[in-house]
Formats: sequence, structure tokens, C-alpha cells
Amino acid sequence: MTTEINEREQTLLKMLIESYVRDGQPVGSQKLARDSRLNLSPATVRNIMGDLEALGLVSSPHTSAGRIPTDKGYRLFVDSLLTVQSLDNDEVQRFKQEIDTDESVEVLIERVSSLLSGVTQMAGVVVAPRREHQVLRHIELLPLSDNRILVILVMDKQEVQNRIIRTAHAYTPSELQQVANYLNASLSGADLQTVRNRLLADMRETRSRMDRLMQRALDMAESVFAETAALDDCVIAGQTNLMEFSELSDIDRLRSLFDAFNSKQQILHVLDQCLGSPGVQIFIGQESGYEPLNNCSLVTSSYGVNNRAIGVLGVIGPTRMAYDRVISIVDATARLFSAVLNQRH
Amino acid sequence: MTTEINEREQTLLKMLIESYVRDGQPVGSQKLARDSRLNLSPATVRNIMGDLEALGLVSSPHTSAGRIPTDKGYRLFVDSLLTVQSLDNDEVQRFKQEIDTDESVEVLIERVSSLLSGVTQMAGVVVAPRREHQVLRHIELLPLSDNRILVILVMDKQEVQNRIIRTAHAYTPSELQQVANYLNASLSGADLQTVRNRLLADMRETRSRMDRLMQRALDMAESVFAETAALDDCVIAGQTNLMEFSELSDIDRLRSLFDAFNSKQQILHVLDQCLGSPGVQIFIGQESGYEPLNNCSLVTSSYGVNNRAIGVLGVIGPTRMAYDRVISIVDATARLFSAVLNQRH
DNA sequence: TCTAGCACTCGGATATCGCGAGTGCTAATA
DNA sequence: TATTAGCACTCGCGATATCCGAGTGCTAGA
Repeated sequence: MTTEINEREQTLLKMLIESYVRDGQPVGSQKLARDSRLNLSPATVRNIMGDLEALGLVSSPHTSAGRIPTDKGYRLFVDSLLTVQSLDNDEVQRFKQEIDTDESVEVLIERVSSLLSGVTQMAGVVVAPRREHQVLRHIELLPLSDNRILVILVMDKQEVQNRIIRTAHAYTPSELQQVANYLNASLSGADLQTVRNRLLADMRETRSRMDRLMQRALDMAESVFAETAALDDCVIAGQTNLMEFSELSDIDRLRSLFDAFNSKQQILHVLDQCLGSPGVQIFIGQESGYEPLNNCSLVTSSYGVNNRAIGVLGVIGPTRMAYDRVISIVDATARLFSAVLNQRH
Repeated sequence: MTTEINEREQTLLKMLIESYVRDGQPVGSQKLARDSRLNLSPATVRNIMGDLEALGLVSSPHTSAGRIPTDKGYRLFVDSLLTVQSLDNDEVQRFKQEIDTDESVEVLIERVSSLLSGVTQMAGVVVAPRREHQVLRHIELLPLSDNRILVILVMDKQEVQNRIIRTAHAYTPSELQQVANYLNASLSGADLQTVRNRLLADMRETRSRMDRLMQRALDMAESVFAETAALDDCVIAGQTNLMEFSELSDIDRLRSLFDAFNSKQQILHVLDQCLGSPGVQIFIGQESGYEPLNNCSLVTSSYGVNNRAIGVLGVIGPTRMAYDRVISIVDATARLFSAVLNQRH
């Protein structure tokens, strides 16, 4: 059931939210009547407010204060009242400069995160690219002592991963070389997801042919890529910006929020939901379903390579935020970041 | 000039601090007279307090409140009044269990940091081991495309570092193998500090002999180890614990403290000062010389391998903390951590 | 359907008061 | 001389009272 409201009500709700976002003060009927160009008396506005309150779009903190938007009010506003101003070109250029460096992806993520926080004065967050979507370019195996093998996965241009695995069998260097050659031939160029699938298929197929070395090679590979599914990490910048907002300033709320940031788990979970859908997504207040984020909104967008989403970035701030601005900032940043990643292949 | 105070004054100052640390309330003459077993009247205690205040060891927040310790008071307390109770053996065992796992050093550092914060209910901090002191075990060189070479430094058992360098000259795989062999022969087993020194010496010496390949090898190695001096990092856990303390609860102070934690630079600088001296070190309030740490104390100890300090760990909390307990905790933790690192070689 | 008018409500700012804990000083005491 | 009892004084804190103004809901009239 969509809550239908007429044009005049829309105008007023919009003005109310814009005013409240600007000043942080509950908005009274008088002010609203004056500011809107509708030539309505305060009394009329009051009536309308009464209706909006009945619909759950606004509420008043107490009897003799003005109205403030509810989560539902913000939702309606964001969905159908908002006029997103696209970003100033100069500003986009500034962002681009900030982001477009040839540092490692990790550093880049930090940059993007603090760009978001810096420019919005709220908390910026970037979920690291899902490992599964990274392309494997090269595998190298080095023997260490005690049946331990150092596995080096060369991924993207700037990206290298090491893993140390233990094997039951002690390989000779030349055996290892053979194994590496085989794995390189059959796996390089694929993303980790594919790699794992292909491995499983190979294992089933080879099992019958009983080539002992191959068998072992696959076992080993399996144990390497098993841990590939490791949880993604996310980088949050500018947490302390949130201390400025009076609506979050009670110490307990703030603490639970910061604890949430530190553990990251739940945050990640919320953000993961955005990975599927394209474009900017918004969670308002309780919508995230995660208690410490009450009174907070999340504006996110996924970013990716080759039109495939591999991560999510966005901004966390109080529900009372300038959605138009934030949306365009998040959108632009996601596009820029995707572009930078793309151009690295 | 040391501020000399007589035994009775010492007793009272000690009691005052212990009481204040416990309750967080300014301590009045009456309470102090009653609690101390000195059989003094409140009036006498007041006189003594007057003296201590004149010496700058205590102060009163306002006329009609009791006294609280000053930084200088805490300092005297810590230096000569404190009786450090050594840690309960059970507790030490618990710590040991927490720490003594065979995870990577990075994870270990996280563990130690949150152990410290968890057990003290303040912020725990661990400065990562200085890279220079790690021992190099093995070097491997892998050619990538475009004159880029992947350098793999196998350090400690669990520790591997990668670096990608660009070279002017394109090496053939066999040349690279040769270079690697040479570097392994001459460098492995030394710590990075030594490695760098040895490299410089070699370069000077070889320059005359003009072996082109060697020359290039050394150039390359030089460019690898140049960046070794990279800034150390530190891990801070349990920041949010500090939100509980009323003396830090004004939002601006808290914010500047958290900002300090995030940038880490200054914190690191303060902590680095502890690297030199052995045993537990303490900075009280302003002593750190770093503004956001006013009202905070730092209790640290260095840890190391083979009796050589390679890092610092400790606790950050309000000046009003239970120094005796914290000192023994930090001390024990540093010893345990050193032991764990040692046993890994 | 809108608006003017009006009584009412409530939060926030400000002022006042009393209490109690604690001080500093002085004079008496051991 | 060092300690103590006594006393006047100070000050922060919490409770209470008061006022003001912004804003509301309702009703009746345009």
C-alpha cells in the first residue's frame, strides 16, 4: 500500500524536510507557511501537518514544537520528492585527481573512503573488492622447510597474495615446478570463483586416471583456494565526524555505533545487501534492521569492473542528512572508482 | 630538585590517590582522617593537604570540594609510593593461552592489543615490530611483464613480504636466478638493518671490479631495501572503552583523542620514545607533550627478541587509573609476548 | 475549503533557595 | 611546637518556581 499524498502535501513535506535538514530544528506551521510560496495560512498548514502526521510521515517531539520527518517521511522524500542535482564538474575533477593514482588497491580504498568522509563530513565506508572476482595471473610455489610450501598468487597488477600451506607429502623442487606449471596452464586468467569450480571439476575427472602427482597437486591447490572465501574487509573513515551530530551525541548511542564500526561484521552484512542492485541505494534509520544504526542513514552504491559489481562504497550519517548532495557524491565516487579499476584491467 | 615529603605525607598522598582512583570523587579531610590508621584529626589532615597543595601534588576542583591528585602527584605516587602487586598466576596462564597461538604476527598483534584493552577496560596499543630487526631467510625473484620484478622476502616463519620493483634493464629468467642465488648466499640470515649495511659495503667494493650483472643485482637489491624504512604501524583496540570515563566525556576532548588514534602518527611518535629503555614506562597526563593525551596516561613496555627491543605495547587510559594493576598487566603481557616471539625464532 | 482567533501545552531558560560537604583560620590544648 | 576543636564561610548541586514564547488543536466564521 503506497501512501498517496496530493501535490500540496508533497510540496510542504519537501519544504519541511529541506528546512529540517538545513537547521536541525523542528519546523512550525508559521515558518512553513511563510517559506512556501503557496499563500497558505499557518492554520491550513497545521491541518495538513495533522494529516501527514496521521500518515506517519512526520511527528512532533512534543506538543508545542514543530514537526520533524519520520523515517517513513524521509523515505517518501527520497523516493519521489527529491531532485538530485548532479555534481559540479570542477568537483568531479577534484575527486578524480584524488582517486586516480597508481597506488595499490588497498591504499586506493583508504583514499576513497576518506574522500567520501571528507567531502560529506560524515563517515565514509568502502567494502573491499570481493576476492572471488579477482583474476589470477600467475601462481608460484616455493618450498620451505618441513613440508611447508609458500604459495604466491599474482593477481592484479599491484596485487600479490601469499599463503603458506602444509602438505602431507614432501615435494622436490622439480616436482613443485611441474605442479606450478600445470596449475598455471590450467588456471591463470580465470577469476578465483572460476578457479575453484574448475579445480573441483578437474579433481573429479582426474581421480579415475590416477596420476599420483596430479592428484596431489589438485589436493594442494584445493587447500590453497579453500580459504579464498575469507571474509571481505571494509574500511571506514571519518567516524569521528559523527560526533558532531547532536542526534547521535548521547554517549551510549555513540559508543554502540563505534563498537559496530570496530567489529565491522554487521556493517558488512548490511552493506552486502547492496551488492546485488545497481545504482545508489539508501537505508533510512531502522530500515537497515541493525540497532546501532537507528537514527543513521546509509547511502551506498556498488562499484565494479566490466559492469560487474565487485564491491560497495558509501556514506554513513544521521538520518538528517542532505540526501540530494550525498546521493550525487556517492554516485559520482562509485563511477570514478569503477573507472579507475577498469583502466587497470 | 626533588620534592621531599615526609612519611606521614606520603601515607596520606598514597591513600588519597588510591581512594580517588577507586571512587572518582575528590577526597575530603574527614574521609582521609577516618580511613588512614594514623589517628589524625580532620583538621590536621587539612593542614597537610595545604602543604601538599603548595607543593603542587594535589589540587581542589573548587573551594568546598576535597582534593584530587595532580599529574605531579601521580608521578610521585608511581615513582616511589606504589606497591606493584605481581599478577595472579592463574591470570598469567589465561593471558598465555590467549596469546600463544601459531597465527601470523599481524593477527597476534591484534590479539595482544585487545587482550590489553579487554582486561584493563581501557585502550590497548601495540606497535608492530620494527621491520629492521626481522631476519631475512630467503629471497625469491620472479619476472613479471614490462621490466617489473616481483621480489619475495621470506622472513620469519609466518611472515612473507612482497615488493614489486621496476628495473631499467630486462633480466632473463636465468639471470634473475643467478642474482637471487647471489643475494641469498650473501644476505640470508641477517636482519634487514644489517642487510642494508652489507649491501652498501658490497656496492662500494664491487664498483671497481665492474661485473655488470653483479652491479645490476646490487642496484636492484638497493631499491628493494630502500623502502624497508617504511613507517611502523600500530594497532589500537578498545578505544570505545574510553568513552566510559567521565573525565574524558566532554565530546570535544573525546573527539580529538579519537582523531589522534586514527591518524596514529603522533601516538607512534610518543610510543617510539619508549623503545629505548627497558621495563615499564609511564607517561602521565601532560608528560607525553601531546595535547589530546592530556588527562590520559600511557603505561608501556617494550618487547623484543633475544633481549633486543623491537616494539612497544601498552595501555592508554585516563590519568585516574589503577596504576599498580595496569603496570603489572602491561609488564606481564610484554614478557609473554616476547616469549612467544622468541620461541618462533 | 480555508482562515482567523483563542485557549492551552510544554520545553527551555533563568532565578532562587537550602543543604551539605569541605575548607581555612584561630584559639585552646597536650 | 604540633595537634586539635570550633566556627564561620564558600561553593556546587539539586530541587523548585517562574516566565516566556513558539506552536498546537479546535471552533466558528468567511
